[in-house]
Amino acid sequence: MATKKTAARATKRTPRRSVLSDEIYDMIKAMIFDHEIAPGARVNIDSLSAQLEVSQTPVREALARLESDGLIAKEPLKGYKATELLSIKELNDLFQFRLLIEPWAAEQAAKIIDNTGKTALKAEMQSAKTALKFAGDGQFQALTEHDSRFHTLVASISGNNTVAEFYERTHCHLHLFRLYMANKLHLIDGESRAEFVQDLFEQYYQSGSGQLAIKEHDAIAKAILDQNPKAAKTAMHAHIESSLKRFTPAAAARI
Amino acid sequence: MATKKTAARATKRTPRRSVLSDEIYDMIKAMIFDHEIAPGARVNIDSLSAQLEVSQTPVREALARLESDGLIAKEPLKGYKATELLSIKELNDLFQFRLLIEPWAAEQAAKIIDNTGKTALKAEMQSAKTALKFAGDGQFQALTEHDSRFHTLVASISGNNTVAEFYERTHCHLHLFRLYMANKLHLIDGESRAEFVQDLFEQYYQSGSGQLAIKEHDAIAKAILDQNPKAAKTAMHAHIESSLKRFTPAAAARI
DNA sequence: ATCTAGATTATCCTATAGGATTTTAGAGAT
DNA sequence: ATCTCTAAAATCCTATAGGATAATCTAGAT
Repeated sequence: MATKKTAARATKRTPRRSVLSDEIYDMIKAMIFDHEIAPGARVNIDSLSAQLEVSQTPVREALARLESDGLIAKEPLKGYKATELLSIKELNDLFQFRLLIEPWAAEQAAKIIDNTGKTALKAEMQSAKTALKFAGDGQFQALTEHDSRFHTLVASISGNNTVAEFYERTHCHLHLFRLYMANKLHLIDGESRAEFVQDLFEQYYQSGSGQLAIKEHDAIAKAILDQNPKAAKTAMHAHIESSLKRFTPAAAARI
Repeated sequence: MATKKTAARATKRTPRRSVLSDEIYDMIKAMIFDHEIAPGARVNIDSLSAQLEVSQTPVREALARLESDGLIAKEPLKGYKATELLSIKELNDLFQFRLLIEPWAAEQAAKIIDNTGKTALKAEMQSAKTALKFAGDGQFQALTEHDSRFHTLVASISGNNTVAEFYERTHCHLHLFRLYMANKLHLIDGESRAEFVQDLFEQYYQSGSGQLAIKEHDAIAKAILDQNPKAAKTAMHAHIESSLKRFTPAAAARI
């Protein structure tokens, strides 16, 4: 009897339900990610709480946190609204910031990586191959997620939690995805942009020359696994600069 | 009840300078800064809202934002609590992060500073002298505030808002002040630490060899005003490393 | 002494009312 | 027709009470 009870308690201890406001936070973030809440769109607390079928309190807390994250802007007595897409200057500033911390993180990771880290890094690179296949069918979200996880992983292997947390707070993959999607969505209205967007798409992720991003990741991962700090640093630097070049047209094309 | 809120808040004529939740955010942050909320202490929403004489709603929003800032930790279904003091590792990580971005910011500031920036920088350095006099009477908070403003100013002059914002989000001056205060407060209990803390105090701010921090600021400011990027970068680097050395004993002494 | 079961406490969430402010609509004057 | 001013509506913000659920404490049984 006693053993059964402890077992029951153990199963009960599993995270059956996290705090509601955290779930709402994730939901709203996902809505921004998916353009369900468009850039610059007003976010009404009442309708949002009705839509998510919760009261205002958790929505308010989530919005307060999203404001700290720079994903939602609050204008007192006027309401919340989703932040606009990144301007070219903001994109450059963001990537400059990444250039300051990520090459260092890659270098550091190469210096101190242990077996646990190596296993995790290998696994992540394996998942990239799967993601690439999905991208062939247009499901490039898996690739975005790999991209995000890869950079987060490198930052965490660096051993500096401050750096890792600040990298995550950039939400750079979210911003970049929004830029990409904003162009893609215009396919519906302006057919003339189709060609441009297709090029953009190819450039980012697709097979052919588009495997570039993954190849760059490979180079970084290899250098870290070889414990070659200098190579890791330069590879990361090159990757970020290359990525900036790929995304600049998307930011330039925004309306 | 010395800190009781003045009831002169919402007179009808004043155009309601800001939103209540923002005021509450600042108040709670100040309470953490002043050790009115001790490191690791639990923060009860009910009592806090009663103490500040507002409802729970603005307190909730403020706490959610403070959690994003890393000043308050939330344990689901257990409540909020102030974060602990920085450990030595956290201190090192934080300063490593600063080393990655601030020397770059100083270098950049020297490159692109204009007359507006020069005026602001000169004014800030002037205020440092005043602050130093107050420090002679033990009012070293003015110096901490100058320190914070100086670094924020350099970051903003760099022209990269992303870098500036992320620097501000470190809240490093707040963390450092808490470390310092934690040691100072132990004077009440352990008289044996008096000498140590006095040394610490001298080291940080006081006249004599303690003017070091301001002298270092002077060197940075001079290099930026002279538009000498390289000198600005190395001066900032040296200053941060020097600052880390000054604060390491405070982190090591924490209980 | 250890474990279980109930009682207490604390926290999270909901619900709702009302004041304050901005936005929108419309009437009248130039 | 355009502009200005007032009235109405929508929205945000605050305040407060109370229920649901989990954590914690206490007492009693083995």
